Amino acid sequence: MSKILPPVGSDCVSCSIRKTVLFAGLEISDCESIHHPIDDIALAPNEVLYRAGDTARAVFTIRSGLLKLVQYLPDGRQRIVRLLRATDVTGLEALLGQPYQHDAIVLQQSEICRIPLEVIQRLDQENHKLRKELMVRWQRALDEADAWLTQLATGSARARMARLLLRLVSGSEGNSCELFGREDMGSMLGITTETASRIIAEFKRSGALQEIPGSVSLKCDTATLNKIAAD
Amino acid sequence: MSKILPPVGSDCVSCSIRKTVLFAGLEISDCESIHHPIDDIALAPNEVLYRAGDTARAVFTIRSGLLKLVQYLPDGRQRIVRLLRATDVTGLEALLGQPYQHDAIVLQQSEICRIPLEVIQRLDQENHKLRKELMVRWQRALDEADAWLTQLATGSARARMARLLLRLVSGSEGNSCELFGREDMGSMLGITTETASRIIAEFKRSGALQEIPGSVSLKCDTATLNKIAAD
DNA sequence: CGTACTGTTGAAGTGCTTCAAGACACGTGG
DNA sequence: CCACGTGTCTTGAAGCACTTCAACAGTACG
Repeated sequence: MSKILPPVGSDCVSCSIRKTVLFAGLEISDCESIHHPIDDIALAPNEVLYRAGDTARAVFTIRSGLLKLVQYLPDGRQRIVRLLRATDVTGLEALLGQPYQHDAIVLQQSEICRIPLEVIQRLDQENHKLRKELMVRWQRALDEADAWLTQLATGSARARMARLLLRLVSGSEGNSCELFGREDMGSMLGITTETASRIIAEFKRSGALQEIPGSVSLKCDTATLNKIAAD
Repeated sequence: MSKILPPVGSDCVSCSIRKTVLFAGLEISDCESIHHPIDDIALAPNEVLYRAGDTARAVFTIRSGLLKLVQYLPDGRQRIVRLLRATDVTGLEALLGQPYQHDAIVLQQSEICRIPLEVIQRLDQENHKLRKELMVRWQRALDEADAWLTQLATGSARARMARLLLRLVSGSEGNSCELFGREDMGSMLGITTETASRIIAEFKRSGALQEIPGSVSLKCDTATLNKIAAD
């Protein structure tokens, strides 16, 4: 179940990542005028942040962890259209009165800020910096969506997988990354779980991926992966 | 070459589609305060509206016609990430000072409004309705991008092609649509031109597509296409 | 200790690509 | 006006990448 940490009210003042997230540009004084509760939510893998079709009453900022945004085809098959990581914002459709467009499901233990619609609307009126920040987030989501299509839906399965891995290690230290289920990898790349499994196994054998003893993470040989990604 | 129609200044007042485009919600009095020239551009197939990397000084509204947004892979292959049709807006990255993210190239004879950055910024300060309208356009582009991935990059080539055709006829009267080059179809669906050609040919033979005598358009049997799209 | 779930691997089938050739429309110059 | 180039669409045949179906290993959990 979704576990809500000790209610923090407007603890945004002491938020360690405030400068990099949606409220970048806001002054401490602005934060103090937040009276609605901003919940800090901790979610474990497979837990659901929101479902497609839910009425959207809040926008979310990812503080840490990893989530997937999932859409479904008429026949019920799923397709993962984006990943969310630290500093990403999701649920912006809330600002337009639309229901959420995806299922947002946790892949790796996550910490998420839930920002009620009222807070955004109020801050938006009082402070013009938030508006710019919102546009930036919207555009970032759009750029991500386009990159996802070009990089992860084009070329051979091996190349797409290599690009996915490079994407996962980028921004993480030591070129290591924690993989997720083969089925999820499959629906990110539009391939079957078996093919995903075979490719990962092959990468391990060839040394492009290496197990780290005593860790769930894998070390990525980015040079090799880059060659494969070029296809 | 890009042909600029007789300069119209702020003829937005008499624009026939004003209510459905970016300036929906603006009053005639608002339009009168537009002093920068809003060019009305006519472009023929294969002409370029803008290129990826160009400094973005304007946002565009499509009045009629059809354009493609293209991104390129490191190896030079192209991928079409979205189509633009009447009432769509593109080039929103201009508002953030980013260069354009795609090549925007005309597929079918088009008429396009070029709205200089300064006009948007000025109207945005004077009139709050524009802000909402901008957010709506941003979200619409995002929804389009996600749908493109789920529908046109998932499943068999036949199913994807059927979904593309259904997309093209939706909104056009009489279930007819004008096709474009096989190569473009290929880079929309992530398949080769030969496969695109074979599938179209097969659709014609099976009756799912039918030539209209004396026209370049084709009639689509939506019932059949829907079955194929379900795959 | 059995059940359930995920990952791995094999073997057979098929759908798409690749390479190659021919058909057709278009414009250009002799 | 026809011959000729160029570009796009079509079609065939061969090869290969991915899927499908199936079996089995490993781990988690009651």
